[in-house]
Amino acid sequence: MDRKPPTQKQIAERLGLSPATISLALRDSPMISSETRKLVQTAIKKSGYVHNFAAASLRTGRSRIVGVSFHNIAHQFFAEMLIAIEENLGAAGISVFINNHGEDPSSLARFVDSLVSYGAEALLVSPPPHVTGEVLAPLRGRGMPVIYISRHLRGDDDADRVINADAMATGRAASRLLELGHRRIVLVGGQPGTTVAEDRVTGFSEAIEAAGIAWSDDLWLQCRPILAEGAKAVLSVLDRSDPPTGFVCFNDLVAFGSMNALRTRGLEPGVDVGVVGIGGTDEAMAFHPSLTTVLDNPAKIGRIAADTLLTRLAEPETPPRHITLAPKLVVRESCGGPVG
Amino acid sequence: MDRKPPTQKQIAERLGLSPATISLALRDSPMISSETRKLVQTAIKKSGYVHNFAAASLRTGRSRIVGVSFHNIAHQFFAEMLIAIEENLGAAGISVFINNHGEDPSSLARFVDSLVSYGAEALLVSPPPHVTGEVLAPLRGRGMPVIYISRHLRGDDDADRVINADAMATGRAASRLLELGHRRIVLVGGQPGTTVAEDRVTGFSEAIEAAGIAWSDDLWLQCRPILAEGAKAVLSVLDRSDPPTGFVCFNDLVAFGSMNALRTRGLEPGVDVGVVGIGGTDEAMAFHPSLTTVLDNPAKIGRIAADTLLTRLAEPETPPRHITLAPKLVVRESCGGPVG
DNA sequence: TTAGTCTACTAAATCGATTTAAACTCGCAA
DNA sequence: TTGCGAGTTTAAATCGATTTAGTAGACTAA
Repeated sequence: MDRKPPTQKQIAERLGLSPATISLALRDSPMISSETRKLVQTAIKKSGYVHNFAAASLRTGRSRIVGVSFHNIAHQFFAEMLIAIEENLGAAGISVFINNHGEDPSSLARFVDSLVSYGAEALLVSPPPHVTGEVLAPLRGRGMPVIYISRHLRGDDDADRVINADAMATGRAASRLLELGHRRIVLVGGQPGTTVAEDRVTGFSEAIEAAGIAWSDDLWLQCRPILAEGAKAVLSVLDRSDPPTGFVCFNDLVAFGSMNALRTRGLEPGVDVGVVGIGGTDEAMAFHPSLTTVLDNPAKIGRIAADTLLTRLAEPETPPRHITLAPKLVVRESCGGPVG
Repeated sequence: MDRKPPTQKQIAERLGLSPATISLALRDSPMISSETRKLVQTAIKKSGYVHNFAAASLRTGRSRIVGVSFHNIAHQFFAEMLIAIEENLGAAGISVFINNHGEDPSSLARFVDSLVSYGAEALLVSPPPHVTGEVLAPLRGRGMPVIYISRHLRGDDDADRVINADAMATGRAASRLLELGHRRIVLVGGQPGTTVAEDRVTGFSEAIEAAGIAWSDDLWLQCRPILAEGAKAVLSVLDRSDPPTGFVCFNDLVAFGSMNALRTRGLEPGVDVGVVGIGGTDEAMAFHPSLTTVLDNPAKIGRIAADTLLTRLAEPETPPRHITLAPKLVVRESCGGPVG
């Protein structure tokens, strides 16, 4: 239990300088001669001094804190984005407050309040379904940049945005199944209210319509994107008179659940039916049959988002960046047809 | 882009009171009459006031910030702990800085420095392998509590600790395989340097010795606990003259990899060989064969750790809590024998 | 009437770093 | 000798909330 660390003022006394000099020297001000700068910096090092962010932030209004809010960091996609974000921002000396809103707007609202209280400098967010700009107003009001990641708010084009081309993801998956001869295909999983789900439905429906198949709402089996729900949704649709043979799944977990459900009805994925996931987790490769899936680039999105954030902080007046990453289909066994 | 929020001083002027009164009223001091308290609180609400944590923290030395550092939040186990932690601490008005150290002590060290700079109040950590108390010294020196979660530092018994009974986990898994008649069993995955790995080796070796089998180092197939490495490790051991028939895996991912590897050699898990994982992810249930696994309670550990942290902050002098959760074996198909 | 006791409130110092305007020190030119 | 300007350093104000010692006023007790 040692003593409290010295303050700049105490360092100043030891060195016979003024506190102002210490502060300026520490931040490499050209006002200070290089001699005293060095003197100060070596004295600082051996003193055990630690910079007090509360004090600095009070004075300057800059906190070097940003917030990150996702609905579920236990989804590998979000976890890997978060890792990339933390790594890149940490290297730039920025600390990350985390919030797992679980699709609950009030959790995000509480987080936003705390960000304001701490004078955070920005927010990276995948907003919950049906949220409006209202929730983010306290940030906007103070000029704190908001950067959408993965999901965004339709119409809010003034904010930066780093997302996947979600329509393209389901479009490619659907097209693959159509090429393999499937005519009755469904989209499994997801719920309305997020741009991700909406775009995926759009991409899916456009793909089947391009193949001359009529879109109808019951081709989207809405459910939470988890394994058990995917299985349940697929089971329910197998009772239809003319059940589908192709399944585009909202993520890999839903695909695993779907494949299991199909098998309980004696339908073998890759043989009797085709299944495609979105994700690209390690398990997708290991499952039997291995899962055809659309890669969703979490680490890349995270890195670009962190970079966008740093740019925004450095140059607040830059026009908003809207970055959309094209997803890539990885063909394995679960969809049937040639692999690779 | 509205104005900056009002300060307590400004509220005070509007109400014809002193700033001191505002501050005291906001924090329900008994010094203030309930009339003025109410007056202040309603005025605050409609004013758009936001509490400035930098200022408060500068004065009081309390920041309402804690740090959480794990090696890999993309592991479901850690992600779910983190969710539980954030939820419970958030509800108590505490904000969470996150760090993903990736087993790199210098990443943790940098994080520790930033915690000190922000005057964080505690750290929840799973330390990287081979780390000593040295890295945490800057916190200790300032009396900031450290709470170990999942992993801990051997010998540091003054700190709180919330962990799984790791020896028991591998012990139970091994015992199951032994009961089913396997005599040549191995532990797949994990690397020396963490208490988790060491305890798991201990539990495993004690279990097989109790069954009259001699322990030797080559019964532990060290590797990073990911799917591909598990597969590789298992493949390599299958070339031994008298290959094992039982596999206790460091986590579910390693088990998936192991099962796939075994199958490439024509060995069917649950029939020819027995495989047990540790985790209890959704995928474990969905895999074929379904995975026998030891549940590792991430949400529970997270909740208890958050609770321990709050207690520690409220009563710094409480004797350290050392909480160990007993894991539970869930028997499914992959180990062979009766299920359930 | 005076002293004593509460209750409710306030003045002013404080936390530590940053910033601005002012001051000081040179050397050099007029 | 005086003045000027460039180069360094500093005094003092500032950010906003908290806290302590203390004041003012109302009331009771003697």
